[in-house]
Amino acid sequence: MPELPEVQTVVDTLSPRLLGRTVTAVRLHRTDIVSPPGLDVAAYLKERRIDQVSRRGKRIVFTLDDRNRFYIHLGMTGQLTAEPADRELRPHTHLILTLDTGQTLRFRDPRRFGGLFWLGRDNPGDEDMGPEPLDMSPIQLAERLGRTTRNIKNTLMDQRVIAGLGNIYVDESLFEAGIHPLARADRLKVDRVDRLCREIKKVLRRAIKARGSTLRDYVDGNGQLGTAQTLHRVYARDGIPCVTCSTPIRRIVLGGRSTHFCPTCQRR
DNA sequence: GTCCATGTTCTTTA
DNA sequence: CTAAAGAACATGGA
Repeated sequence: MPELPEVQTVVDTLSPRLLGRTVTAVRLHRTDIVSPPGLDVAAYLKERRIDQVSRRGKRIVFTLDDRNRFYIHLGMTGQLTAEPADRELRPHTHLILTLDTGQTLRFRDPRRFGGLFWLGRDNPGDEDMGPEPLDMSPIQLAERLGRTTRNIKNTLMDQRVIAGLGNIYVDESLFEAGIHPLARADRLKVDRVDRLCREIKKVLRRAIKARGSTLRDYVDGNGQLGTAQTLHRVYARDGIPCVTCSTPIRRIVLGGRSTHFCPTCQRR
């Protein structure tokens, strides 16, 4: 589920519980969530202090006191939560870190599209990722979009172009900007790119304020549900009248993903 | 049984 | 090389 707003909310809720805490025990119930395969995470994490928890795109990046770093990706159904050690384990909990506070950090992910990815000390590990949408300038966005003839929907989904957007917030941003999902990325006029850049930020900020969208699985670091799904204007609303013009929202498939838009407000 | 799902990556085809 | 389409990964809900 998780896109930038959900991942940011997880980081914000976990940070106060994790920063400065030491990992006292590691339980890895499924080794296939770890990359590179076979890495002895317990050996690397035990007795290490967590110095930083941050977000890059959809990644939750941890920095340890020995300067080693790794990230958790939530995939489609991942949850990363802080819970008391004595709380019962839910099914599909693959990794449990016990902290010196008596709390545990738990990663569960039924579909296992997510996982733990080791970065090591030196390489930033994000050289093939696009800029952070909340920081990018319209010029930066225009430059990136100008390099591809693909449609704007699939281009914005590409993490190498911009890091952090996914299916929900691409559809919502395109609606707010009045851009048809099939418009060619490199043929958007300057004023349309400016508008798109602003609307992406607006959509993301609003969603962060609402603590992310819970469609099914998403919870924040405290296990709480998000409310941003109530703000959606097109996502998963096919057949429902558009909030601005009452035309039924349409659903098409692009790049194998459901794409929702208003045929009246988003003209080709 | 069917279809669909907030993600990523690889393969095939053009 | 580019891009589009499809499949794959694994699980569960409607």
